[in-house]
Amino acid sequence: MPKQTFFNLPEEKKATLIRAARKEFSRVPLNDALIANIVKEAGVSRGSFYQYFEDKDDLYFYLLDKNTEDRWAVFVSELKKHDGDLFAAMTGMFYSTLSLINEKDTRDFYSNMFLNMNYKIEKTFKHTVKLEEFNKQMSNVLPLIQIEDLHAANNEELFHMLQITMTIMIQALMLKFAQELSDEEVAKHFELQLKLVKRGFIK
Amino acid sequence: MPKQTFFNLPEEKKATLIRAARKEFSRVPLNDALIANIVKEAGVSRGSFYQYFEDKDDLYFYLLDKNTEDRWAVFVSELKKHDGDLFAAMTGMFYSTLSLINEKDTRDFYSNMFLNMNYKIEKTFKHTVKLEEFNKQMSNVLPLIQIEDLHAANNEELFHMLQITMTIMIQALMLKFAQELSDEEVAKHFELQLKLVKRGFIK
DNA sequence: TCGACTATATGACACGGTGTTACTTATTAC
DNA sequence: GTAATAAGTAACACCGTGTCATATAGTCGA
Repeated sequence: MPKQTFFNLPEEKKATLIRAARKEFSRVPLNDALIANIVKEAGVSRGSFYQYFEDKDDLYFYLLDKNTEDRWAVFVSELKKHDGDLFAAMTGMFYSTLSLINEKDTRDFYSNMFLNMNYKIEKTFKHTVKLEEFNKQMSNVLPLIQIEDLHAANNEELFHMLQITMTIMIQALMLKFAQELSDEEVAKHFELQLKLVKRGFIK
Repeated sequence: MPKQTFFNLPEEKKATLIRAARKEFSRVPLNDALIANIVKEAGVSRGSFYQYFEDKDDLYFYLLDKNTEDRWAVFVSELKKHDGDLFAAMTGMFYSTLSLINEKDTRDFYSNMFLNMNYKIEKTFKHTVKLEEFNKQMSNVLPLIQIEDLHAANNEELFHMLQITMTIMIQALMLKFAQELSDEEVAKHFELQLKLVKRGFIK
């Protein structure tokens, strides 16, 4: 998390910093990003940077979290839209993410993210966690899911189904960037894999 | 790929280099590994390193490839052992990998690998690839799989089933290191997820 | 046995990025 | 208005990278 000093900054300065960081993290993945470029672009001194953030990672994960925290909201809204159909909701989330990715000023950022997605990044992106925390987090979502349609004996199995479908989605998006697939190709890939697991999730 | 110069080296010197590299990549993940440490440990000059390898990544992926190329062989042998049962074979491969991971002198290397697994590493580890290449690579394996048991209409669906089960395995192993799970916990996780997708893969 | 060519080995070096620190400037509070 | 606290800065020490000029060893035809 950024330091308090950062949050105390006037909105405009914060925005400038964030814009500069996004630009750098769009240019290259986290490991290759240079603090030097960010401070230059934002027009602040190097010393200031370290008064706002612990290091590069601190800033990156703050950004990532900001940019993905609404993924969960999308999922919930899709779930409502499709009367609790888990697969329809995940599909909706997939296409929503796909179009987000295609926006000119987000594409490179996501490209670098997906191609260098490790456990920590995946965890942040999934915005989800251990089984113990799952029930708490999901308390307002669980009732939305049409569990009668699912071959899930309990919450634990439901949790794993969510994990698997989420992973299928992420893997598909990774593939898009890795092999520069078209939306159609990656959608076909995603829908097929979803269909395959679905056959088993459905009673 | 390492340069020819490296392959021309006497076996013993190659082994020393590899041992030194493994040590460094066990200490820290790829990004934090220092060439300085490797050359120091191996007792060669910095200049020599660059005559053997393009850079750090070159050496790392060579090592990784060497260490994972027998994963495929394990899979094939498991497939034979279980009369073509895809799930039994994958489970066998899982436990085989698990015990490999638990060996004292491989654990840290794999820990760093799994926790920093990005697309390129995953691809190398999976030792598998695009659909087009799949049929060629699998030509000697496909006949082994009891496809009658599977709910797969064609090779493409079979390919995706393999991808999904492989991913489930990898994710489980990642989780082991990330949350420091016991073998029992991670096995439970893996087996449950496999069970869930299995319900659908089986006619 | 020589010399010439080729392969291998080396450490010094220029370059560039990081994170810190001593110091300056701005803001707040009384 | 001054003291205390917060924010901003540039210079610096440190360290790792990749390269290069040079040295050494090995090979082979004459």
